[in-house]
Amino acid sequence: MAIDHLDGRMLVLLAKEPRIGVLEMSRRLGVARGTVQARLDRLQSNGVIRGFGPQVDPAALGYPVTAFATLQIRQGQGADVRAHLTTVPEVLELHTTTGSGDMLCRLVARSNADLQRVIDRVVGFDGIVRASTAIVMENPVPLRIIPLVEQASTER
Amino acid sequence: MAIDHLDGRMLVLLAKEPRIGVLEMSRRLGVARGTVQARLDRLQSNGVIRGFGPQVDPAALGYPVTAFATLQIRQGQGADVRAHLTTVPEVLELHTTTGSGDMLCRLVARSNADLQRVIDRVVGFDGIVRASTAIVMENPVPLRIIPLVEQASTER
DNA sequence: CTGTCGACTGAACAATATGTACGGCTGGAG
DNA sequence: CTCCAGCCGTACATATTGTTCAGTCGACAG
Repeated sequence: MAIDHLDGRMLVLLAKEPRIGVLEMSRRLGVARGTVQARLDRLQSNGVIRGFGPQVDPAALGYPVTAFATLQIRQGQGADVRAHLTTVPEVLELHTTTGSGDMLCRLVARSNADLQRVIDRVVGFDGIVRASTAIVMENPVPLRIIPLVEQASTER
Repeated sequence: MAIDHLDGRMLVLLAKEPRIGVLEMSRRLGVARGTVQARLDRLQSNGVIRGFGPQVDPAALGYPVTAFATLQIRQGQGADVRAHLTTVPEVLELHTTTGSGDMLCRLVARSNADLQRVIDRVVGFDGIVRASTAIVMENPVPLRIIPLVEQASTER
């Protein structure tokens, strides 16, 4: 669960050049191949590395509009709402947050007009009392983890 | 920019078993290796596949608390605020949204108490007028893209 | 001080995957 | 009808992987 400096360097290297192999990585880091292999296995079984899935850009798929919707849920309908939202492909992410039955979800749509359709589908469900939506204009900091990794592997 | 059914199957397969090789993938999909290779190259230069970076779990790194903060920015201070937030490792993501100078950011922290420190650091900056924070309790739908990929590759 | 333990190294091996190239086939566009 | 992009099957040299092993090192308990 705690990661050291070598772990950190491995993660940074993997983030920069994901298609790199274990052998090449060991050369860059100046350690033996077995070490890198063992560390990688450990990081994965630790859960620190959840996987290496492809990072797909919704915009390139034809969904250039992103929005965040805050949903107010009727008491006791949480489970149903979750099940409902899971079936909507445009719902990329869903969180339950503090506050009275609130959820926050990330949506994508083909256009601003299409966003209306998506929102209608999202809120067209009985347990949802109210929804307020904020459309994303810019994304100055795309989802990142490296700065955190560096902090976690250095401050030790 | 448009992806067909084979592209979709490749992405699904990659998401399920990311460490799979081009050869094994071609076997599973029943197509020639060269085809898979060419398609993968195309998807990457298209920008559909942004990369294969490791998906690191902040919780496993010692940051189990996630929160979303809505920031109200003073007119004209947007750029400064962005630069400021970029320097905070616990800020994993930042969006500017519709509304008067609003930003939405995703934060992580070591604990609820630590979240206070993070928020102080985030809002301890001149251009930020007000901040409201929602702590994430559950994450019923973790960031996903496969359903969207399937929709995009089928509806054609 | 000494023994044990976990982690790292360097090496080796067979098995497998990669990069790259070729000719041939086919369906759709012009 | 012809051209062409895209796919297939094949081939080859090279590189990487999975796996194992013995040896070294530092931390730590007795």
